Amino acid sequence: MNAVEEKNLSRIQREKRGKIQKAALEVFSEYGLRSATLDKIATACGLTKPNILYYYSSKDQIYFEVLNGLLDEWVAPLHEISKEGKPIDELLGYMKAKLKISKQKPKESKLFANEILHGAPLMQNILATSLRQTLDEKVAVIDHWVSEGKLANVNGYHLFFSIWAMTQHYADFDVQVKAILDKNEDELFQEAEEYLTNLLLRMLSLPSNQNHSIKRS
Amino acid sequence: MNAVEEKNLSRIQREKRGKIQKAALEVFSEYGLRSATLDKIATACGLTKPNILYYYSSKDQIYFEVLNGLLDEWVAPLHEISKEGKPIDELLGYMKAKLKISKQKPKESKLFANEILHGAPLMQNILATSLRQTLDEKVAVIDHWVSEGKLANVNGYHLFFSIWAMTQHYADFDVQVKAILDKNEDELFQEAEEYLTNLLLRMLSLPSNQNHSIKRS
DNA sequence: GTCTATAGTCTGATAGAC
DNA sequence: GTCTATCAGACTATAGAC
Repeated sequence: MNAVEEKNLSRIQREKRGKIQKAALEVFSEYGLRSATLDKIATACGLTKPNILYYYSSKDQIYFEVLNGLLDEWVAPLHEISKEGKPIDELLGYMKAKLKISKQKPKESKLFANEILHGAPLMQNILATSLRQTLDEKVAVIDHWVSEGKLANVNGYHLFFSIWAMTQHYADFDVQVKAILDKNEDELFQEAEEYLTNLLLRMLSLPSNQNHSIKRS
Repeated sequence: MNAVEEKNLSRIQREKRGKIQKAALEVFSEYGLRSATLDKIATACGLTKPNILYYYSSKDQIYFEVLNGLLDEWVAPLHEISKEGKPIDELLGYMKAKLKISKQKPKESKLFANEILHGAPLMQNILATSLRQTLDEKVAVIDHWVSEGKLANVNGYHLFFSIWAMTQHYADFDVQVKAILDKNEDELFQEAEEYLTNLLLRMLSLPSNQNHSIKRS
């Protein structure tokens, strides 16, 4: 459903669709596309199964719309990285934005993780075109910063991979994290932010004028 | 099935069970527990559905045994970290071992990722006891190294989380990585190893006797 | 031990009353 | 628009022949 079609819906239709999408996010993120059932979604939003299928033509379509509806929001922090800003501040800001999303939107994170883990049948195209293009641009910015001596020499692509991996880990694998560290969420994410800030600072700061005594393997 | 029961099986039984487990790993890692079907496993190992259920009492049991059978192997690299070794070498070795596993056993990695992503119904107990205990010990080693001034001050738990996240990312989210970087596997993992080696060196090396000009937020 | 046939269950989707 | 009832297909698991 595109923006124009969306506009032509009545108020009640938009409300119901919103309810369904919200419930669907809960259920899909917990169970995945296949193990999620229309019954579970129906219970979660207080509608009946046929009623859901009055608003959406199939289960797959609900899944597709939920995923698609979150995509822009998901990639948004990447666009915020500005060539004009201070390199390390920009990248620290990006990490913090991603970590905040992991804390506040763990379900969305799990939904994407599950999709990619199973081969991204619905998103592969977007990954290889839109996301890739955006990332290419941002890596070019990083390369530029490196060439100007404003940032330690670093592989931009792998830098983004590692920021994604480390920040999303706290949402996607929260069960494991919490099984090992029994802290409350606030403490946990506070620690994570301190750790990751320190890590990026050490990773990205120029060695200034001193020797770093870095051993090469 | 424990080790004693395993021994009492005939040769043909062990062979068939092995075949089934191998096929099950393929199917479960690709589809997850629920979307995997006995038919897919049957096709993958060239047996019939009832024949599989002659060797295993249920689909769930196959899944459980596959997961359980891989557990020891999965945690093994952690045990290799030795208090007696050189701190940075030990931790670099651990990262490299994990990265190698991501390259060579992506299916196993995805199987675990999927299990934890969906709440680790079969593993939560092990995570909170056995894995946690092992990790506590290794974090104590890291704290010891830090207190002796052999390692930069670092939160041991988050260090392990980040090593897991970054190394497993290349297996679990390979679709995304490959959509962005179209390199062959060897190049990709070579790059990843260089990047992660550099990252850990900067993260863990002592600043020696020079100022590091690290900004605190 | 292995197979064919099938029972029994779950679930996505539809028909049709209101 | 919404509901009850129900169909059709997929899937796990079992029965029983060989």
